[in-house]
Amino acid sequence: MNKRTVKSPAAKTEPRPKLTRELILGKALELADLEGLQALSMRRLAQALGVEAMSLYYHFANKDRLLDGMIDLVFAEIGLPTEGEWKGRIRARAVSTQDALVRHRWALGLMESRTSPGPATLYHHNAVVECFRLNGFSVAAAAHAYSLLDSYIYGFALQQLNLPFTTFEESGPAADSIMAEVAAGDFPYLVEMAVEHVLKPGYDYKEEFEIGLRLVLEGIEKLRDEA
Amino acid sequence: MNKRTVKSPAAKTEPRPKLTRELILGKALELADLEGLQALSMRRLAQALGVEAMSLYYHFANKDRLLDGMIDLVFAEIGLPTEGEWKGRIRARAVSTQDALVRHRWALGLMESRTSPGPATLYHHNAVVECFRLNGFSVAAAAHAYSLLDSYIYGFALQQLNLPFTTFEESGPAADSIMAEVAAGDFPYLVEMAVEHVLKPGYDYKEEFEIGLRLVLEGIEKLRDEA
DNA sequence: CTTAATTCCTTACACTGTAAGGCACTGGCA
DNA sequence: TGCCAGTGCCTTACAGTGTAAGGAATTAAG
Repeated sequence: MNKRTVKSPAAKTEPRPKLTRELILGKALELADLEGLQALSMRRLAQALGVEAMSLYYHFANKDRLLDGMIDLVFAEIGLPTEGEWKGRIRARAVSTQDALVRHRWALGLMESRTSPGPATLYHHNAVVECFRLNGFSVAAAAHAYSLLDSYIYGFALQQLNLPFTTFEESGPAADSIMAEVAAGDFPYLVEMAVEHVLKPGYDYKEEFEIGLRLVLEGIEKLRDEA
Repeated sequence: MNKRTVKSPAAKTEPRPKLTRELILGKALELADLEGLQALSMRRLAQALGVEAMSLYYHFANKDRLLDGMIDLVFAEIGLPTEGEWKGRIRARAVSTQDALVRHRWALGLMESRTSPGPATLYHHNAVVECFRLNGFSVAAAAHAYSLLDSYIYGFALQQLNLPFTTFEESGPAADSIMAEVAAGDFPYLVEMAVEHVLKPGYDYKEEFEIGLRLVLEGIEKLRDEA
């Protein structure tokens, strides 16, 4: 009945590795990265692990807890350099975070529904605040700085990931009427910007990110010195 | 058979208003505002409109198109003042956007999966870019300014909406072990900030938002004058 | 009156998360 | 050795999801 049950003691044909939280989370990340969040159903994930769906519920109370774990894994990937002056470290963390959010496109969408941060998440946030506090920021200034910095990072990722810039073939019935309006010159400034800037060959998100990041860091510095 | 079918010509007991795109979208906003996005199923929405689920599909090709329409409605709510100097107008738009995102908590989560902007969305973006372009911003500077500004706005909303600061009663099994770590002093800087800043009575999101917004606007101005 | 379009509904299907409970195996204790 | 509780995985079942296919009623036009 049970596929892996082997009555004879010597039969070790399928020594399937025991299911663990880490193993499940790893496959979950992989699946979400490859096929998107909507493809990550419990049955699908279980299948990818060679197991039945309900087996996952032994390791996670429900799907939300699994998603929580995935987010925590993402935070664990983000490194905070421990050497150098604070501005360089904070900048490096910002870039590292941005990278992680692009690597795992689904993560941003998840964050906006998770309410219980995991240990890696807390560790990460704590380390950033520590960096501020040990470099002349008051509690209030550190809070404002962190708020501004992460707002920029997440907001930038949000916009980058959602731009309809895959191709122009997603021409639903609504898209047609929109293209008509565009052609009619209803949005001249948008068109100008799209043509002369965003769509230009050589446009690079990383570069765009750095431009804003520089200004944010300057603002943060001002925040510290004003206080 | 049909509830609203009235054979006798004079019987006008239930003159149910004809279903329209606008009527459906309005109820959808209402339902999402009141009970959250996850409560917005096609059947539930139809029921709220006194109609069967499949009737909605005459007006919207699928649920995604309906969701598209909902965020376009949100953008339509955001006003861009047409008078005053550019900084004040941009600031007012930022606050107005922030308000809309808080009023419709579900909107941010939706944006991160929509790829086809509606007419109101395009009109809105076009107006903002126009404001930059008519006030001394080059195309590139306007693009950078807009990127920085909206990144901040959306990112701030993302963080504000997701903070686990409803209450402390959401004590799942994971939360317990976390509270233990917190009590053990594993995250001293986080605790410090929580106690001395965020949890202090009088902490106001609007105020926090304005602090970062000021710095962002200063950065944007610098962006213009550097070019 | 006939016909065609518009608008809504019925039924059905594949898929979702997960509650309830069962079966096989492991280790500890008698 | 026999027993027994715990561990890890599975089967079955259920209510809810989006929506394809097609039908029925109302309205408009010829």
